[in-house]
Amino acid sequence: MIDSLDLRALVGDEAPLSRRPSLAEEAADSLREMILLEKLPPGMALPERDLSEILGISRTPLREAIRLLEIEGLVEYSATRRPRVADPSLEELTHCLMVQGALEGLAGRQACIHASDADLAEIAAMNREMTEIPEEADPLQAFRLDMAFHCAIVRAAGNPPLVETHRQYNARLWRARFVSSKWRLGREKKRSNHREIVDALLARDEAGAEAALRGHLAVDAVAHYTAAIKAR
Amino acid sequence: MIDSLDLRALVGDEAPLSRRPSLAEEAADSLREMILLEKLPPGMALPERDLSEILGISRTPLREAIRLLEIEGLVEYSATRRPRVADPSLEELTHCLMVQGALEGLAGRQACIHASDADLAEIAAMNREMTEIPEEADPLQAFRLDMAFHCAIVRAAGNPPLVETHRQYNARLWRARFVSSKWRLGREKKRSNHREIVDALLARDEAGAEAALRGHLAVDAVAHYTAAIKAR
DNA sequence: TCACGTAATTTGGTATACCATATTTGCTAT
DNA sequence: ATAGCAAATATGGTATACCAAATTACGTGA
Repeated sequence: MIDSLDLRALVGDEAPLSRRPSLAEEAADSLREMILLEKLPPGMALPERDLSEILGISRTPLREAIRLLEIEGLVEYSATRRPRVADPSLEELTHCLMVQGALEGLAGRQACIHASDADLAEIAAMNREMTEIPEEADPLQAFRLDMAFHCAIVRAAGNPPLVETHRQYNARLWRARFVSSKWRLGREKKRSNHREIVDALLARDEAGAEAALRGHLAVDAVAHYTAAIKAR
Repeated sequence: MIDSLDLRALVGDEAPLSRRPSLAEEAADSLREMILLEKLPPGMALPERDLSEILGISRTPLREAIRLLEIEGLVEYSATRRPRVADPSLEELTHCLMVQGALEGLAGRQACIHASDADLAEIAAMNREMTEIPEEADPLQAFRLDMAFHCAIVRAAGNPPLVETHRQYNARLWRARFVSSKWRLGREKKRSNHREIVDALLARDEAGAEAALRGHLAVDAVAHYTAAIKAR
């Protein structure tokens, strides 16, 4: 069930269509999946030779894959340049969340200005779909929709660099949000927050959209994550 | 004189001290300098073999250097994966400027909360130093100080990911700002804006600092840049 | 003269071998 | 038994060779 997750789509990759992905990109996809699903747990060393053998490629593209994941914040280098799976502290996640909040705030503001009515209608539809999910449904369903909802807003802002940077922070925060999505508590809070966002967007209320998108929705994600970490 | 610019420092690189840089990092430094000083003009192709021969290294570290510069936004890939010097459009620069504004706005807000009095004093001192520069002094002097001023504020926010992302956008906007710094017009406006920023920070006025840092200071940078581009 | 197709060449992607340094192992002397 | 040192090993960094795809050059035919 978990394996059916399209991690790459969730993270919001926007690769140019119709171009055979390089081995490095494929390797990055594989490693990303392994990391996010904790087959490669946080802190684990990532020796280039072993990984390249496991994935059946040479070190050259594997090294590039690791660099890609470093950009995404899923891999970090030790002081001696040995790569390992990133293990962000609660503090680090909070920092990322703040930046993400600022980015989404800007996105909301710009979306009010630049989004087409069709864009907004689609966003509203996504939110409606989320509210119609039964309480006991697959938590992943809600998770994917939530992810797509936020990405759609950012895209509606019509600012490609913003989309890209938002994507990077999404990747960094992915695990925390994934863990958090399993919590049932706070789902109601999120629901009302989403309505707030949609209302502001439809009203083209820049300040309202920015405020609604800024931070406060996801702060408990790190709390859930911390709890999950302590539990393991 | 121009060659005396420490580009790496200006971009705000925070490499871990005492570690011999790899050939890739050195190559990235060389290429960055060549790009920013337009020895490699925007749009120019960057064939791996030629560059590696010029720099006296093999293709492997050179490729990595190019990836590093791609992250910084100084290099972009064509549809067929051929790297070339980035040639951002006015629109693209505007988009980056908006993100940069949001980032600095967040930084201002957080600096009000987390900066030590010493941090703020240092920032205020930097600003004072800038105001004391004679009108006809080396424009580079003002440029470096302005850069350092903004970086110091972001650093004072105490959010490493924010610093890193801000650094990336700084690199992307470097050339535009560099060109813009030669304009004498608008220097007065910038000066008053800086005072506004410092006042808000010293008063720990979050909303004021955010507003002062947000965007409006640099919008004419792209205008200057556009003018310079048309002139060439 | 120009359009088109094919051969030659250029170029990025990948595999592999080698090097220097960091890490680990294991022995020795106290 | 343990601290310390040295040999062995593991690992990331770099150079080089080869491949497939893309680009360019060039010749041919309308």
